[in-house]
Amino acid sequence: MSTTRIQVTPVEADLCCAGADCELLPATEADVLADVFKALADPTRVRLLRYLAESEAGTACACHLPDALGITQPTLSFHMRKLHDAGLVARDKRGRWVHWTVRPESLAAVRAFLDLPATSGTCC
Amino acid sequence: MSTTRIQVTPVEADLCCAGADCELLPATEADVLADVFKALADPTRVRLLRYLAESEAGTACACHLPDALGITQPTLSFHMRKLHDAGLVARDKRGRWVHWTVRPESLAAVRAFLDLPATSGTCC
DNA sequence: AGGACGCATGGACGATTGTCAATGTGAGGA
DNA sequence: TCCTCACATTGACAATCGTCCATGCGTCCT
Repeated sequence: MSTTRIQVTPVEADLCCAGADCELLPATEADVLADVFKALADPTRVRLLRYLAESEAGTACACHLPDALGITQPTLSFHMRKLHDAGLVARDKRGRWVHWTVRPESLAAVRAFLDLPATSGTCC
Repeated sequence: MSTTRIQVTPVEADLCCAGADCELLPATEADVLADVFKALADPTRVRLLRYLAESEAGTACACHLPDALGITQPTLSFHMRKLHDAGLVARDKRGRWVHWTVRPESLAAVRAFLDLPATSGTCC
């Protein structure tokens, strides 16, 4: 905090930093990306998302998933809520059951982030 | 746990599941993916990775990053260790300083995962 | 040799997470 | 109407995480 400066002080400009005065990603943007990654940062949710994506039209009900995943129904509900809050899936209540649909467009931001410039030098 | 069955019981085969008997991602594979996502599930680490990726040749020393990010040096060390443990960056000690390099190939698995089939139906 | 510097580690502490049992809610069927 | 079923929510608890201060370990310079 306080006087966040990115450049190294001219005094004592040692040979430590050979071209690393890039701009930092804004904190708000980093928060958004991290939130999506947080939603994916659990094996159960990874499997859930994959399961939905592999179902027909990316949609499936979750009735027998607790059994298959070895978790209880409240835990499944907890994970689906996480995915839903992150915008990764859409909820669609049909009668007594809930059907879930993957929202591929929600992954656009993180996918763009993972296409890191790396060795292309778009900054300095 | 115990008798993990994926198909719905033939008895009581209601109309709830319209084509969702897909195979689940193996737990070990899900763990690997989740570990990488865990490493990315923090705004500070997102910014760090982006910073490195945007530096020349994807390499930079981290000398003035604590200042720029508003964190202390031990905290930076903590985050770099997380990224390193996940295989996302390589450590390169040059004299007194440490230079970090993004390992783009380490993102291949997660990028492949994010290219979800969704609405292409490669399963059922 | 001795000090200064960059980085890693250990301990501590509050905040968050993942899990379950118990309970609430709302729609369908007898 | 009442019961059953699918799902959500609450409360509790252990585990993990992010952060800091203090300290340890190499490396460089004088």
